[in-house]
Amino acid sequence: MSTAVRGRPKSLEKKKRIFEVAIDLFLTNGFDNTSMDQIAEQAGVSKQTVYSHFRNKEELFSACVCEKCIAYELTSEFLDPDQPCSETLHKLGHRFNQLLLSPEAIGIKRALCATAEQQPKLSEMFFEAGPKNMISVLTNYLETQSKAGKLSIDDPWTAACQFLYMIHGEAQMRLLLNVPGQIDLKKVDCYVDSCVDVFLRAHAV
Amino acid sequence: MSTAVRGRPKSLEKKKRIFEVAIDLFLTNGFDNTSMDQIAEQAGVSKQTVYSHFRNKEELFSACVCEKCIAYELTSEFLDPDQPCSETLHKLGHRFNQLLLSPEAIGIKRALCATAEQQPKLSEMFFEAGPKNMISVLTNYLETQSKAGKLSIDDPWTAACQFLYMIHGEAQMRLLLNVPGQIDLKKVDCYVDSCVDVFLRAHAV
DNA sequence: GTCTATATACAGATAGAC
DNA sequence: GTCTATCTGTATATAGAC
Repeated sequence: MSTAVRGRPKSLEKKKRIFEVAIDLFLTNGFDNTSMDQIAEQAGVSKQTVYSHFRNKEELFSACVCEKCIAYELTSEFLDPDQPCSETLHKLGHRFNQLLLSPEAIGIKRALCATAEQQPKLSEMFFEAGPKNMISVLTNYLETQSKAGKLSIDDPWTAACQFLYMIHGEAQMRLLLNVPGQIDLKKVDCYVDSCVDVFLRAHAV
Repeated sequence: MSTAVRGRPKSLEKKKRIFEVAIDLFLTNGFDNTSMDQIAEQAGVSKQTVYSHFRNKEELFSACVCEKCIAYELTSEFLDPDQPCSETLHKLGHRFNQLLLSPEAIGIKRALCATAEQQPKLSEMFFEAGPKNMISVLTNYLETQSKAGKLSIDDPWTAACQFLYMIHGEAQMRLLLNVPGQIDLKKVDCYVDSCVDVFLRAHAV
């Protein structure tokens, strides 16, 4: 069976442009407030070209969410078991907070909240790749540290959740809801520092 | 100036029915996935009757959000400064958690995330009445307890945020995103208990 | 005031020319 | 493969009969 394709090959460059524009629009305005016309126009192609690359709107949206799920993942490079806990948790906390407040993360959460009832599969995909994975990685780390006697933790999964959700804080909620008013980044950093302190005080050996 | 109204008075009973149906549909399916036709049909009135009571879709949605903001408020009856902190925080934590996981709270958050870019005023209204108010009330309580020497807290506002956002946990995120799978309520209750413990250990005098 | 019927706009998706 | 033009459905909102 030949995998060769008849006729003029599709322009990968155009597909990429469509994809990037779609991600931008979907994450900014959500699924319903983004039209295929709009995507085609901003990508500088016709609507039919969009449909030649993606079967329909759902599939295009799904591809965008997939793409951003990957970007949402946090490397576990921070979790060096030989470093002091406090240092590690500080680094992780700030990096995680940065991720949470990023326009991409806010956009994808908003979009998935809006399509939650209609397309739970997408939510699941994001949840597994993002939050669930993050919790899992941190749980393992905390378990190791606890067994090494560096932290006092009964239930590592619970502790991991507490640490990560505490960091969410009100800054992320303001951004999610788009509540008017500037976010003071210095204040947010202090908040994260304080979260790490609380966590360490609660689980000191 | 007479306030009398010419002709047949509008049916308040119908208005109420429209309102209730609208709240239900908006909170379940969001703004975009709810049509005025649908609302009229389920309320058992014609579309024109809906428009005679509410100028347009935005106004109806806005009225629904207002209504639910009031319902979202948490009474501060729990925060008795003379009770032991641990007991008070346990009660508050569980009550707050219950509120967070309620279909109404999930629905309103989803809806507001989806309309965040288009209607930030609504988000602000909700944020002030809900999260901000809640944080404020708890901040005052913690300040009082700290001054009374019952807790060791540097920054009551930060501590209040940490307590409340820690409770959000993964159960609320699963519900928000509609990730498939049952929520184990017993496990969630244990999680909340643990949050209170962590908070108390971190701020013990 | 409330209904049925309709004006108007725009969405997603497709047909056919090049 | 890509474009322009169009089909089809459905949304918000309104006009006019009763």
